[in-house]
Amino acid sequence: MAGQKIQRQTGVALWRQIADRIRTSINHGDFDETGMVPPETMLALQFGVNRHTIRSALGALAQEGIVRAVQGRGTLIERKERLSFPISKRTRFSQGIGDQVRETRSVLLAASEEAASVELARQLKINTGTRLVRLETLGQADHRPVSRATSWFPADRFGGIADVYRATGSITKAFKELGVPDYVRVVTEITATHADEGDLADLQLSPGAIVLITQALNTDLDNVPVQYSISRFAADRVRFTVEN
Amino acid sequence: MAGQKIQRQTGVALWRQIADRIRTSINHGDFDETGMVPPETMLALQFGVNRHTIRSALGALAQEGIVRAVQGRGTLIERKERLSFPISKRTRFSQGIGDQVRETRSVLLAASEEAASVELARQLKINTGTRLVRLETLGQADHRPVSRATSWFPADRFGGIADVYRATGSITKAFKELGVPDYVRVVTEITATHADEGDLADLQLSPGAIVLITQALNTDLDNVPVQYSISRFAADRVRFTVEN
DNA sequence: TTCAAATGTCTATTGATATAGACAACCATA
DNA sequence: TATGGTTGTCTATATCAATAGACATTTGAA
Repeated sequence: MAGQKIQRQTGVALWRQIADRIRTSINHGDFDETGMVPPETMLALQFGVNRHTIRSALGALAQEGIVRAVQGRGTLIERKERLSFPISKRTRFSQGIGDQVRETRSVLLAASEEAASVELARQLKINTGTRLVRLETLGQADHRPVSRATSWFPADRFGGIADVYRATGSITKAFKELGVPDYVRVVTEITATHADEGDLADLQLSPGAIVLITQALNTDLDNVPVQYSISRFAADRVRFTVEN
Repeated sequence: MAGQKIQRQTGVALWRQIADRIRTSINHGDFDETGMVPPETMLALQFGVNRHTIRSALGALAQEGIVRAVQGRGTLIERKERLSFPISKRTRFSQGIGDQVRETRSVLLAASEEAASVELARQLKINTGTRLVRLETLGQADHRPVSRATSWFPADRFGGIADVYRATGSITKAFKELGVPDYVRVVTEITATHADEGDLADLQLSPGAIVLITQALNTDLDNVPVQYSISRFAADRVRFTVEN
């Protein structure tokens, strides 16, 4: 937590900037020796702000479940994590991070059918208006939400994928049941933005948080597009790893 | 710019949230038909805030050079960009985006020599304490800063790389002069965080902005690490594309 | 038990943020 | 030239964010 200065009068409250910086430091392992955040008075000195401002920042982190203040002792670090997601031909949600957490789960939030927009048709290399199955899913690791995704599948081949997915909790298994033994990721686009309302709710984020967004296309082994998906990850919980 | 609600009392001022959303909409091409942002009164209605708050947001975007308000006519869109960076074995700064801008340039900000830390030694597969050349560079596209990077090179092989880089303005050319005809990217890690003070200065960002961070390792054709670098990109100006 | 160190709570004050309303200035066009 | 639509400016008010200081409460260790 080096001496970078806090920015004033920029539309982002000092307590929020400081909360973000402390969260980053925690994830970086800066306080691993003690397992505690430095005392409020010391933080106030370091950041050059009033102790009350520090308390607002720590209060926000406590709300997130990252720290817990104990009167008389100090502020303990409760949780700290940043999962590493490998991005490769074989990118799947659960497999990549399986060795980093005890339990991964994928929940189906909603399923519907719709006609392909111009953009979706371009991505999936089909005609505009083709029927698509649309799935909204939530990825969890050890019961903490990590990502929310919207996926589209051509309805003619994968009309029943919602039910199969609901039963298996896995895209990979659902594909297998529907006659796609294997699939590969062709291209992944990565951007970042601030969390929107849906992110705040589904990913249990605090406003101002960052989400990493991936837009990915999967094809079967004959190079026929089978899935296009847009996923939003809580940026303070994940890291992407691109292996070439 | 769909009807996502603005978050109140979250430490992020409404005008900043709205500015970020409008900037995103502009980059997304939502206003390409008219080349103008909707009238202030309409935006105020859409976002459910006072017109003055909208004016603060547009003022911030005007400061960034993204829009320009003209009394009596409206608010014109001046600039709009999100460069696409391909990430692959052959990732290089200038080549990937060469067809998207008129001019790319890379500037050497600082050069120094230092001993390898434990982490750097692990990445570059050398012994801790080995001498390294450290370069701080700034990547520009059409005279606008896009990324800032810190790179480390083993000093025994690349002791003079700073001078060569200063002369050629290209890592690729510098490597060639120093006996590395070609190199490949082995692994890239991608994270996102809020801009720090250095980002604000070097990348001309406004506080609260997002930076995408890549940590990458390049090796020569014999799989010997030649360069480890940490780059920070202005998130609203770039998009990463991973081709598999 | 005593004390130092840490968090918890309270009051007061200042500046930034946001709302509300009114009107001026300017532009394009009918 | 008149008008509707737009940005520019001003005043006033309420709430949030940040500072300042004082003191209470709890904990762990001397």
